[in-house]
Amino acid sequence: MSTTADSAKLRLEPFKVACSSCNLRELCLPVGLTRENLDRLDTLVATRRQVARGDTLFRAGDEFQSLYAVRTGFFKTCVSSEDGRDQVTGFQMAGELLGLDGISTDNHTCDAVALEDSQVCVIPYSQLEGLSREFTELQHQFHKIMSREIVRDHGVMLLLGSMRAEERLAAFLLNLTQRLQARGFSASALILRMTREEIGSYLGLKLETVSRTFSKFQDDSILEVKQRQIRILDQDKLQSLVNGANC
Amino acid sequence: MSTTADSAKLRLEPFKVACSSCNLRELCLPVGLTRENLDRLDTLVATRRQVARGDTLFRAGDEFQSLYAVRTGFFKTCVSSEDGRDQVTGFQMAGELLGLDGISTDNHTCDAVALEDSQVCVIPYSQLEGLSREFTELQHQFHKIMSREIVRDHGVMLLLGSMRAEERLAAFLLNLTQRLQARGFSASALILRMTREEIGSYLGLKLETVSRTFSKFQDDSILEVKQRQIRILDQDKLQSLVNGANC
DNA sequence: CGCGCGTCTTGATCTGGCTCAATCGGTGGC
DNA sequence: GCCACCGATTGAGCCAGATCAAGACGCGCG
Repeated sequence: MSTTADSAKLRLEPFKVACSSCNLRELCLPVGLTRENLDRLDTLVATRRQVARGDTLFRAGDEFQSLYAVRTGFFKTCVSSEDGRDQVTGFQMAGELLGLDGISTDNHTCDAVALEDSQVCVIPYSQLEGLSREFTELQHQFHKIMSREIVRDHGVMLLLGSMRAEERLAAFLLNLTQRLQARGFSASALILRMTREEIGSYLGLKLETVSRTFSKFQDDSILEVKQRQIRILDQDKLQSLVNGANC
Repeated sequence: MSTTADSAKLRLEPFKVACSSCNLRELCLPVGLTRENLDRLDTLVATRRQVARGDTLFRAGDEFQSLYAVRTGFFKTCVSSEDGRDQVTGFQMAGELLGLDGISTDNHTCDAVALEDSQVCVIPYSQLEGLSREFTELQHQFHKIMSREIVRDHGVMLLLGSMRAEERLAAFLLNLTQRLQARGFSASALILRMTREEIGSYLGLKLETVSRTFSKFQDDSILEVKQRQIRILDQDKLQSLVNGANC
């Protein structure tokens, strides 16, 4: 069995990538768990799934069964209304959870699309509920993650409801670099995994406006922009843009 | 003890307003609970709190200890950035939960303000965690409520990111009337509890734009607007506005 | 290596919603 | 009953960002 083509393709690797030995455990669901409880979590998070760039992890309408923790790669989530309009609601990187929207109605309400070749850990939701009834820390951490998503969404509403284009892009870049930094990457250099149009959708702007704003930041020596490679030259100025300076 | 001025003023009334006899139990936290478990929930939700119009239930920064279920009245929640900008993130009516944002950091991240004299049930969070470890239905319902809030927020992002002023106001009115209808009120007549400015903040518009859009809807015979009294004359047209018609 | 396509940039023009400003109207206090 | 004040309405002009359009760049593929 263990030598079939199937199991090789799925890369189950249950030992190598257990939560207890995952380098993301300080960012992901296992935060705050004791060694012993970590081992129990390992029994729950048994399978991984590869998602190629451009493929969807789940779609709006799909039956909800599992949450997904990003192990490697990068995702976007987007909702769309009956008419074609759609809105990117977030970008997810390693250690972040996907699928929380599905709990409310037992169906997913948004699409999750990989923006680069990615791997996710599959967390069967009913088992997570069961386990979180058994130990408080897991329950509490899970609640915190859901609450954090609500708080994040409120921040996006503030951005969409009251900021100008430059402020929005500045806030977006600072948020990205903070999250990348927490994962051990540089705070000043990053490679965007999404198009200008996807950034625009997330920020409530058109792609031309995103592009123009990047160019303006470059003219103002705030950024160095080479297509999707971004270098932040003046972090303070970005920060002061977010706090309504220079209006 | 039971005859002191204090206890009278606080209106604890533990028997009269228990979850098990509350007419909101089909909308609120107790959804799906058995009779027996309802009784256990009653022991948890022991106190109520009056909040006068204009007063805050909690403020950003306040220590988080409890969730609140609106029993009667109407609230708004708003976040604000370091610079004065602020954003209304939601309006809450009977049966809806306030305070979920506080779980993430053990401090509230938004203000909750009563828009009319209101009464809330206090739900001590640590006790709720404890009880939801004991019975699945409560745990599941609580998770659903958090997830529903995330889904709602995504809808607001879609609205803020891609709709025009008329579409935003139409979506807002339809959402309000749907929720009022679920509570037994008319689907076509409502009294707004919030100012034009608060509506504008929620919808990412200025109060003048909100006012003009109300006037336009009245000219188009979609609404009858008398200050805060609204009568919906053409629900279909409102709905078709939300689905990008007439563009 | 050259071609084609998807993505990004930049320019010119237009416009929906913002800003500033005046007035109206309802409500609560005296 | 009158006045003061807060909220709502309406008008005029303006501007940030959208729209429309033309190229430029870079990458994968034959």
